[in-house]
Amino acid sequence: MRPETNHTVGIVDDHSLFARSLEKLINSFPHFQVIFHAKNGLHLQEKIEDSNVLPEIILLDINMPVMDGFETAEWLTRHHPEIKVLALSMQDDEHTILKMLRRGVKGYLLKDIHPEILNTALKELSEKGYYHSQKVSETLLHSLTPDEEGRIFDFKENELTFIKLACSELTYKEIAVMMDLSPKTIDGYRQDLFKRLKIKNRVGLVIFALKRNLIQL
Amino acid sequence: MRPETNHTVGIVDDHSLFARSLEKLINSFPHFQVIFHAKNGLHLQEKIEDSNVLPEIILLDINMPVMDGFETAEWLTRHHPEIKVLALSMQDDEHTILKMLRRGVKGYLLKDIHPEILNTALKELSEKGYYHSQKVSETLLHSLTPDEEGRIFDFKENELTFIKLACSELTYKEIAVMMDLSPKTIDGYRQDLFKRLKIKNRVGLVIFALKRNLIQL
DNA sequence: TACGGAAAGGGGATTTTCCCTGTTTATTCG
DNA sequence: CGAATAAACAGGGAAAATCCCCTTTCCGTA
Repeated sequence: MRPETNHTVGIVDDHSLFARSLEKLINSFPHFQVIFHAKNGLHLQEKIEDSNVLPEIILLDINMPVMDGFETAEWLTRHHPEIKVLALSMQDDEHTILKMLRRGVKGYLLKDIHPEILNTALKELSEKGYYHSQKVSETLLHSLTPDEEGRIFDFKENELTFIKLACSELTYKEIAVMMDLSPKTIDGYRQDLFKRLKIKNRVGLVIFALKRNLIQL
Repeated sequence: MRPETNHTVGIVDDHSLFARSLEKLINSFPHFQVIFHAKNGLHLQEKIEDSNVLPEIILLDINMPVMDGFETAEWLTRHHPEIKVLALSMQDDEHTILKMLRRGVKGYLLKDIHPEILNTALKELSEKGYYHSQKVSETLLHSLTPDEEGRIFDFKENELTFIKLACSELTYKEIAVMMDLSPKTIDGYRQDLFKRLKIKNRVGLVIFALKRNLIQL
């Protein structure tokens, strides 16, 4: 990172007062410079599509009218994946964080953090490509090991095997052959599981297995 | 964290020379003390099940005969989820890391790291509950936003809606009603998608959608 | 011996899957 | 402009798979 080079930053936030002060703050950091604002996702698209300048980093508010942070993040990673997006939000619930991370966001900050943290985040973002606050790290970890609220169900070996095989394009008949059992026995497993798990069909079983981490893609 | 309290550590590694030196190293850190070794997962189970002492932290090697790190991690999170497991390994490929993290491991270190990093990791582990090296953070982030190698497929609005609805327990007839289309049209979508995506049945479609992040659970 | 479970079968309704045809609506091109 | 072409939408018909309920057999064990 050459010290004389400034990293360019774009801000997307409908709250112009906040955006202005954010710009001042960022310009006061060494090596970072705000090059534009946008009021929302649509506005951002226009800005990007006629002026050909792309910022390296975009600070993206989530709550916006017209085209919110989720849609905007999706569009950005689809059309300009090289831009590092840092989400800014008031909410810090895991679900929102994950939703943004899944859309390719490289970091997630609460709006009321200390300026110094924003500086750190920007620096890490341009050096390492991402910034993970403690909350984000925990959320990420958590997303892999869901709470398994219902460890109520414990499956027997055969049931587990069946479930795993059912989460594929195999036919029940084929599964029966693989498990060396009669198709009727397999049908028995199926029926029993459907009842216990209160599901209606095989797709329901797949969804269940995925939610409980019984299988992984 | 009371300074007079030592954090207890267990080591699971079949390589006794390495385990010994690791123990010495850890005992030299302030506030950490190794209370036992195990040669592999089975050995660990025995140790835990008759002696009633549980360590706060377990350093777990992955490559072991008899019962390897994966199985052991699975067993530990299932039976003693309060123990913080730190995986130790020679490999640093994303797949292995994810496999361990999915099994509830709280950190992942390469065996050839600097002792000071191990100290940091242990401290973070007992304070925050996890330790994420840069590699682990990147892997976690990566796991949410897969490469989408096949952005080849671009789906029309209706197809996408159909896919999403097909990843549920709805029947095609019900989906038709919801999309305000004839069941036959829905069947057309289905058939077309099966051909394009080279899948055999609805489960295949669900798997596809999940792999490409078209839906989220 | 009685009981409970796991495995297996019979039979039938529903859904899924597949192939072909036709109709309407845009879109492109001569 | 008008004809050709592509596409989205819709239907018929049939085989295969899924889903559901009920019964039987076998085996281990309380």
